[in-house]
Amino acid sequence: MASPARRPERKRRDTYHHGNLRQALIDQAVQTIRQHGVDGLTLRGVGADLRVSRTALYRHFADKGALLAAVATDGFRTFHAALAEAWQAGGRGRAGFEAMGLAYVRFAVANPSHYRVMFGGFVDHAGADPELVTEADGAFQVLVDSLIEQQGRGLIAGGDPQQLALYIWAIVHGIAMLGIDGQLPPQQSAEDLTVAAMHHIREGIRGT
Amino acid sequence: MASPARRPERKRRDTYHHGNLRQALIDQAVQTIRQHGVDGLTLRGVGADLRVSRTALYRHFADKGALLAAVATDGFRTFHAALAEAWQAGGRGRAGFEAMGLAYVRFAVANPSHYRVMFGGFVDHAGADPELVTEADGAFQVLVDSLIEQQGRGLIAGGDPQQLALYIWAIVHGIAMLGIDGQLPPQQSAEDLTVAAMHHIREGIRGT
DNA sequence: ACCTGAACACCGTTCAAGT
DNA sequence: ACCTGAACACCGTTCAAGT
Repeated sequence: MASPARRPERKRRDTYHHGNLRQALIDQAVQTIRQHGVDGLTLRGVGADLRVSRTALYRHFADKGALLAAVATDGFRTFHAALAEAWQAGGRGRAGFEAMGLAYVRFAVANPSHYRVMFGGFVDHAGADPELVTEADGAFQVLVDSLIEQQGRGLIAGGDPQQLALYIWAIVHGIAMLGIDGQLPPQQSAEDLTVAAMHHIREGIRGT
Repeated sequence: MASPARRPERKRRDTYHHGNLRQALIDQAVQTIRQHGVDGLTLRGVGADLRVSRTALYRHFADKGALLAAVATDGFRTFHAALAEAWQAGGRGRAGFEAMGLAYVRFAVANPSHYRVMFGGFVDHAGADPELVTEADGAFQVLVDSLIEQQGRGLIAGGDPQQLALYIWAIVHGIAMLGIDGQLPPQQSAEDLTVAAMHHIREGIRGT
């Protein structure tokens, strides 16, 4: 009966009813997995945290997998930015390349559950959400572009940059997963291993 | 009332009641995750498949996590054997080393769900089951030993073999995970990428 | 010892009903 | 349009009871 409120402070309170419940659900899911792991994420719990019905979520996501896909997509955006920033700030050369590798592993170690949702097979990368694929490809492309640029300057050898990128992606991904799973010995942090790896990647390990 | 049966054929039928239900549960769990993925594994389903009560399992495993840990342990045994066999059959040199890398990735691609249970964070490697740790360490040690042997023959450069092993483990682990998750482009199989990787590992990727 | 059925406290998801 | 409560079909796990 009252005329529509114009003051944003007032609208902010029940803003979930006006279109941003979707983002609120994603944010809450991210916070929940950060604190309680992926197993600790329940749709009912997220709803309760946001003081919303258990089923309100289904207005914005088809199912739990769709929410996880959105969480992964959100993660890839941050990830993409972190990699690009490291490469750029490091001077787009050898140092930038090493900084990018470190940034990769640091993101994973700092956000283990989020990283796991992005890469742990909770969402099938092969199909489904086109936005997820776009964001994941975007992050990967930072690496590919950096390789092409380095090849152009003779910093690294020629060869298919896509394949080279997959090789390097696999290395940092592997280090990240081993670190997250606690499979690295105590005296060997994921970051230390990454620094050593960036050297090995460049120089190889062959004998004299 | 009948005298105890001596013929093994007769006893084999209800042998679950005599001590090997534990192994039967593991085998059934392995088969279930192979066919329906880790998400498809339910304790109730495994019980039903073995025509046993839903709760019979708790006589042999503390909970679902303990069953998964046993599945992982079982996997590490097979894995260990496959790596050792490849290294040995390949002549314990460069060819054997490459064969071992291929064997690693092939195991993962051929047994994606089993591999995921071993490495995907379903069981926390850091603690808990000592048998799991033993088997996992055993598989890893095959790689460490191969590096030490190659260093001794000047095939690869010196340096801490443990760290070198972690570096290489991360690479094949990363390739395996990317392959399992369907994150490799169609024209780039996990095995092809592994062959290329084994070359890059040795020679590096630096420019001229 | 080993196994069982009933029961408990959870889930994700559906659906008719409200505003 | 968006949200809700009740209901359904599942889970893992516990427990008193059987043999």
